[in-house]
Amino acid sequence: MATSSTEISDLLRERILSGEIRPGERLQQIPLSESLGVSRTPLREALAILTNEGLLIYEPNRGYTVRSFSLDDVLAAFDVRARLEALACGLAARRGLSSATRRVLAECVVRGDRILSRGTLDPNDLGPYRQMNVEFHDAIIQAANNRYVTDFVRQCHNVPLASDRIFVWEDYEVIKRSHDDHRRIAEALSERDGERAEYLMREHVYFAGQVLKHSLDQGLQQKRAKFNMAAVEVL
Amino acid sequence: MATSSTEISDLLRERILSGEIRPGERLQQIPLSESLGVSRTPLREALAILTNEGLLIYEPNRGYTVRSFSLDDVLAAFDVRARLEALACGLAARRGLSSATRRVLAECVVRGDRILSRGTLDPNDLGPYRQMNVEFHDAIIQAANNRYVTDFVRQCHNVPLASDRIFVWEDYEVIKRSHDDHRRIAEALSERDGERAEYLMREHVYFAGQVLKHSLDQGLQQKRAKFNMAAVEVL
DNA sequence: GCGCCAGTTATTGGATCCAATCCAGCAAGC
DNA sequence: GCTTGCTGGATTGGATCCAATAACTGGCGC
Repeated sequence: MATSSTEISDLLRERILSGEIRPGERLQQIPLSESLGVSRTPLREALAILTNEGLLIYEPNRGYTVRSFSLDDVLAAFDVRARLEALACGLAARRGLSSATRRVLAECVVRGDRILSRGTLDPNDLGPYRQMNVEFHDAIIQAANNRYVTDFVRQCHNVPLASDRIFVWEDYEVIKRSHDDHRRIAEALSERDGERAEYLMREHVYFAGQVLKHSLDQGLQQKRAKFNMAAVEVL
Repeated sequence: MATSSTEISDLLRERILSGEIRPGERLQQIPLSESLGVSRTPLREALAILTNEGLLIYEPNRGYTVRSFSLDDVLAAFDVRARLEALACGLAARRGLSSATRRVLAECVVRGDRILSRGTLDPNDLGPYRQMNVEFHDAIIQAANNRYVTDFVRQCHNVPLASDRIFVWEDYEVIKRSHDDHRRIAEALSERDGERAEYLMREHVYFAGQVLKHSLDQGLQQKRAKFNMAAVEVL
């Protein structure tokens, strides 16, 4: 059971991003505090934090509601992530990779290769691929050692949908292209070619955003159901 | 007198950024709430927000202290701002400037020209120049219409020092170069040359960071005293 | 029948209260 | 003399209480 305000905000954030708590939903303090088993005081601190993060909307004397994200919001986050993760590549290349980071990246490439080696994609493969993807990006961001990059990229994932970086890429070709990007990025980084790594990463993330956009443009309804995109309001 | 939690956090943020409350200082809830004329409950919400923003450090059962920023932290913020404001230029160029934005930028150029026309710089000119500088950058960021850019750039200014974008540039040549950048950026934007505007803005902000770095490297003590850089811990 | 007004209820906002934790100072033992 | 353990004070953390504001319902008038 959550007790401190940060634990409460972490829990609520998760529920919002997962779609368990839906956009537009009102968060009433008393019922919520009872269901969480805490009093209103720490809950209110948590709500203030989430509002500050942009996940909730606050109106004085009217309370908190879950914010709705438009497709434009989501794409805006991808634009920013593309630049920030590119910067991360540049910084990481300039600093030089630690052997640990180098190892993680190499491992990620191998894991991806293995998953994609059959030439088709099982639904069961999505989870492991997703995990690998997260580790790959996180390793680079960590290597950049820039507090603001780390923070802001995390905040970019505080948009429903973006938190699961891959789950609209059910297409084998799309994932393959993405993984090829990874390979090239890892290569450029280990050669300390910051410029190239930057360029590749920027396009890599931007591409993901475009795929998402097109996925949503066509066949919206099915995907909503399939991937529980409850938390995204598409205009 | 501040009453709501956001007003309290705004007030405290200002005091921290201005150096009135110094880094490392402990913020005790009871004395602080008394001096602010509010009770501890809204104050605690405000402290939670500021902690989430990275301005305070929180340790359970030990309370809140003002975070110390290293020179590296400040430079990290400049790196990020350089990329984000460059992105803003790209987005603004793609969208096309509104006539209002165009007018603001043109006006900023004229105001800067006037300030710099004498070939020297009065201490009295710093205030107006600073104001103009802020308006210039804000106009572009607004024109970009990307929620995350807006938010994150603001957060980048939540680093003591960076909140006053100019005040180490007491040098005429430095300000002149900066203003020439502005002119070229405005030009590129009105021609919808996003690429060029991006490049120029990135270098413009990066340059500011470098100037700051060098200013601090040499003659640190005097500047600390002169500009009340209390809130920055330089390592 | 529809809309406006008033009283009631529910919810938020701020203050206070009590328990739990931490820190400082002191004392006793090694 | 130094370290270690205890105790009292202070501070934080969570719960509760009361006031203020807003939404809701019912009644009244048009």
